[in-house]
Amino acid sequence: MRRVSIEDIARHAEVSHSTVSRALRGNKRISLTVRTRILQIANELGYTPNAIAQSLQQRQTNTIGLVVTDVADPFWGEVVKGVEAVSMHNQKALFLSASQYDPSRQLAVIEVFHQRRVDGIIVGDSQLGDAQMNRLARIKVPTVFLNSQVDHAYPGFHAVGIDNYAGGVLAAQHLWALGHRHLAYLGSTKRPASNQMRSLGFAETLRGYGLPPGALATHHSTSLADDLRIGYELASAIDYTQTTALFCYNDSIALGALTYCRSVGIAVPEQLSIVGFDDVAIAQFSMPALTTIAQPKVALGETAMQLLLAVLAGQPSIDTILTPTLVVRHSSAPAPKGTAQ
Amino acid sequence: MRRVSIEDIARHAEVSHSTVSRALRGNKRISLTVRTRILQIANELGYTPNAIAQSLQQRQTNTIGLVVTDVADPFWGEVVKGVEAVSMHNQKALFLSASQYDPSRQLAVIEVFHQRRVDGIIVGDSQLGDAQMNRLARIKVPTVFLNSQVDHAYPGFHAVGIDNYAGGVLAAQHLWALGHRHLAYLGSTKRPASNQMRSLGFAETLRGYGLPPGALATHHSTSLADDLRIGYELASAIDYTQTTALFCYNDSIALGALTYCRSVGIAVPEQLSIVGFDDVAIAQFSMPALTTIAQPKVALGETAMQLLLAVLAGQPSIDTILTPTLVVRHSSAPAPKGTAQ
DNA sequence: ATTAATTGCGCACACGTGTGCACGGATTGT
DNA sequence: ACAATCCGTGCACACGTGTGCGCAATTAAT
Repeated sequence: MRRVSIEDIARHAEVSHSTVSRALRGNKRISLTVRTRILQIANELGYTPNAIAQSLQQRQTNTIGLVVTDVADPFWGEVVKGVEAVSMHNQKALFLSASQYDPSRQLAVIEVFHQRRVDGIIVGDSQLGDAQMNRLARIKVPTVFLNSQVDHAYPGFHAVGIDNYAGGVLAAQHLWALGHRHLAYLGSTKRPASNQMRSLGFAETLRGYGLPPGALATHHSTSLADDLRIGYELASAIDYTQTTALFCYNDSIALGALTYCRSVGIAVPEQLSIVGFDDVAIAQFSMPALTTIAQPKVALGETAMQLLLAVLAGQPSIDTILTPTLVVRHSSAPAPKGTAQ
Repeated sequence: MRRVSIEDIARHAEVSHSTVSRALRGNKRISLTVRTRILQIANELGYTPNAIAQSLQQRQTNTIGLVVTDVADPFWGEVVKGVEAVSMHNQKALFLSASQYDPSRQLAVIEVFHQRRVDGIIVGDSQLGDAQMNRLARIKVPTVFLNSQVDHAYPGFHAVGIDNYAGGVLAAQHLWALGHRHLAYLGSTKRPASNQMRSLGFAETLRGYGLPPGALATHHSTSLADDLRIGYELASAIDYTQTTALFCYNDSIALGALTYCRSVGIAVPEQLSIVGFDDVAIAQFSMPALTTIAQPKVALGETAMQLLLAVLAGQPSIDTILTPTLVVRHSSAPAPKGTAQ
């Protein structure tokens, strides 16, 4: 079941394969008569250029590798969508792999990408340690880290992300302004870096306002389970005689917490305010609609891809940190009177 | 910035590149001493095999192309996850592209996959017409259609999907048994085939029970908007003085409808029952938790990939139709007394 | 001790494409 | 009319890898 090659076309047109190659590529040194004849024959034979052979010859594959933690995660789904759109628009094919939050698998995927000689790599939510970063640095493939915390000690690496700390600050400002004085953070160690920064921005801002240390509870689930479940379980461990507000690592965890509250009869937002993170599609359709810190998810993916393309084109390119925004909906409200002081 | 090749290794080891190739592949005709020396040098030089050159030589790329309508859709996100998992486990790299519900783009993507000489293709929710199917048939790449309606006039094509008609039947049985006698179907023409089958299974079953034609309203949105929004808008067009039950094309539309009901004070499930389709992750965490027709989403992706692998291995392989199941939660209940007759 | 078998390795080709260089023929300049 | 230019095409190589075949050297068999 051999495919038709330019050699086959050459035989039919009674020319050399060089001429066919030039004709197909529109080289002006080929006469018009010969060119049209070749194009016609190519069409009749159903010729499709072999990108593999071209890649080998050109030492460039026009291929990008994308590794994320979990494709089924609504956040990453949108990011992937943005990456894919820009990628396709620029005639780059996209390899996709999921690491399932396993750093060693993350690196393994990257090695496979390298074998396939991808022109560039985008790695989402990198959890690579020093040793792994060194290994990665050796292969010298342009790499963009997406929502990852990487020290820029390594030259040639680039980054796109959002300011997680600022997101935590936004949540703190919002809830403090509503009068909440006993709060909790619900996070997950599945993404250590961003979880840490959101938690930190939240905590430091509150402390700056004068909140006593004991009035902020932080819970970090170490489970790899579905975030909705994690939220449900973390929410069940909170002492609601004191706590009047929850800030959650992401919307899925917030929605899980919300579900727990409904099931045990805690009124949101009357008794308890909940703030999420990401602003996934469902956030605005939950009951009540979720107040959240919005990330420009699709734009995040698009930006990462555009940055990578710029690097590949040799253009000067700078890392980008996008800023999250507060979206106030109906899951947050002033603290109940009895508890605010 | 040339990469190290077996030729480079050969120079260092003072052997021919053939010997290096054989040594790396573990050919037993190479002496142990030479082999270990070569392996050591390969390691020192940081050699990584060039999969492009291998692909050209072997006329096989160990690559699969996957095209879906929308990666950010929670349903397809899970399907992609299943495909990717099996793919990676079998050392196949995965190309991903989204068609955004555009049939011509769907075909364009497939042509790109063909240029890259993928070993096989999985196309989700195919909307290819006859002409496009003919074009696809000409390139003779093993193809698995996932949740698509394809006539098997084309040999060499395979299919994996769920029985959408049976899903519609399940919904009808459930709602009829609860006493509902005025119902509505909320669908979307973004996926013509499956939408048609679900609607049909639902309608024919109800008619078989003796429901008068006028007691079932069917609404098909032609919008390309987010499904949550579609559900919200479709739900706002229903006459709730009669209708006591909604069957929705998928969970996102159902959740949109649910949000509408909450916003205008329609009690679910007391006044109105809602049944969705897919059983996406959020379905069990909505308020009330959604009664739905569950699809084995990840299994769907896994099955498709396994079928494709079987085809590639030349094994006898048969198309698979998985059966959806009814998951009863809290968005469906007996019809209110006043309306049931 | 001579032949046969085995072992270890290199030569050369193939996969499909792109391109520098040379070369023959046509065209133009003086 | 002869030389200089230009146009169209083919030759040959490169990209990196795998493998059939042959060849020399070593070992085993008679």
